[in-house]
Amino acid sequence: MANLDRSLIAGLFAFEGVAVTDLDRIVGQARSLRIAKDQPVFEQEQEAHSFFLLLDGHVRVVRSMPDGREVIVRYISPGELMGIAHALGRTTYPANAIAAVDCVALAWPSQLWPTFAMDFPSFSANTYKTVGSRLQDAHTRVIEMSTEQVDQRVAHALLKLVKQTGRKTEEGILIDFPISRQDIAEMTGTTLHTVSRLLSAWEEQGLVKSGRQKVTVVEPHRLLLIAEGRVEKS
Amino acid sequence: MANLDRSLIAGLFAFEGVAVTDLDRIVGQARSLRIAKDQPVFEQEQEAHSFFLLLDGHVRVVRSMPDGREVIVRYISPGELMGIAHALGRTTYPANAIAAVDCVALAWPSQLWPTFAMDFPSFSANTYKTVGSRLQDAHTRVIEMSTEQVDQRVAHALLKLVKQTGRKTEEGILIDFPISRQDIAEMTGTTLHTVSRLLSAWEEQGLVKSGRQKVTVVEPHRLLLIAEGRVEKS
DNA sequence: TCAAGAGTTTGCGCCAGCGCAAATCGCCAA
DNA sequence: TTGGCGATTTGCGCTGGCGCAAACTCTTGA
Repeated sequence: MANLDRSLIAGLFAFEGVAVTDLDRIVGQARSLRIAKDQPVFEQEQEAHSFFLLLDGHVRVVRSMPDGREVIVRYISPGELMGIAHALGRTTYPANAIAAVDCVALAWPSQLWPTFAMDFPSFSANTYKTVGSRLQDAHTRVIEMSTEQVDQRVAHALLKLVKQTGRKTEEGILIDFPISRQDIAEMTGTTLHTVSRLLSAWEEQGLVKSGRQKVTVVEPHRLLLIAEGRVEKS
Repeated sequence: MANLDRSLIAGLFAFEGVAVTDLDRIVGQARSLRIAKDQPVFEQEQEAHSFFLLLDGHVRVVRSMPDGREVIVRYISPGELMGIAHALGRTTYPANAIAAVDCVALAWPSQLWPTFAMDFPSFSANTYKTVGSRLQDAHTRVIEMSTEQVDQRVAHALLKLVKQTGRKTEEGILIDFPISRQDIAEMTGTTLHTVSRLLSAWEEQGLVKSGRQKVTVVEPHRLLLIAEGRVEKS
């Protein structure tokens, strides 16, 4: 195992308030791994042997239904924990996690979780804070699905991605990993056809620029108006 | 304060694995309260001063949007915790909780949470298990909203309620608290009109019997077929 | 007993968005 | 450079379910 260093994780939200010597102890028990694009980090129903911290890249968390339909639960960005099934009393992963691009992550055996929780209370508190905000997000999504039109949901999804992973370019803010119309459809409960139509219309109005697996938001503010339903469709 | 006794909470999932003497200590710090039908237990955005355990009755957890739309997040049954914002690092409640019928609950000041978590690790582990399964539920709901037709969603919602709170009667399984068409609509992201039409149709086919704020499921099995989309609509 | 209000049912018209299908485009490998 | 595959675009027709409106029916309180 190459030399893992506390500087990898110092400053991340999950480790806020953890003593420096403890960071060393934590990193010392991790192994690092690379995941190639489109390869799974972990799989739904699989025994939850490890939990992970994403260091670099982006991971798509997908829940699949018995009948084959798939829904994207969320995207994980660098610095976030994933696969923390054990912290929630589960022994299997609840979803598939697929690398959206080549990724680097740290992994710890799940059986370390109870020890970590005991020895590093800040770490465990931060983790539960994360879980709490994911629960919020999930509820927010239920509400969006319940009450909003497709164009609002797609606009919200793009804005969320921009906020989470946007990279400034001279054309606007680029979503920093390959994302297809199909992916956006699976995030918003619609079809790739409808997403394509919406993006085309928005491109015509200068709100976004998009290409193959690529979306750039040019005018976030006007997109927000659509997301909030304060715009009459033309 | 009337004599609170450990027998109130012994045997509940949240307190599994907690020593009997600890149960006494826990109950000793609780106050009990009654909430009249349609009165709030706690309110969205309000300072989260307490967390609660429902002893009797049913509580509706509702998230409201700035624009006035409302979505029912879940129903709480006797024995369940609610308002555990602090365990998730929040200082305010994320939703409104309204008594669906006259209720009895125990309440603890939120500042006890860290102590409880420290002193009664089984209790805290059970709580996080609950949070974990609520997160699962929320994701399941997102998926249902994304991929299912209205009739499937309503059928699923009824089956969930039946499983959670069903009481056997000679006509079938009764959902054991007053629930309106509007409530079901807010659980499934549709309108009371559509719910009414569906229930009427199902009543005609003998699947359910329903009246004012009352639903009895007569044939759960056939309802499940609808929920799973294995039935052609007539 | 009666009136008022809350909850429910039902008819009707409409349209957002899906399903299907076909064409086109862009990228990569050979 | 070319072929092939995956991603995207776009047209067209259809329909599930919503919005609106009106009538009806319990339940409750005076």
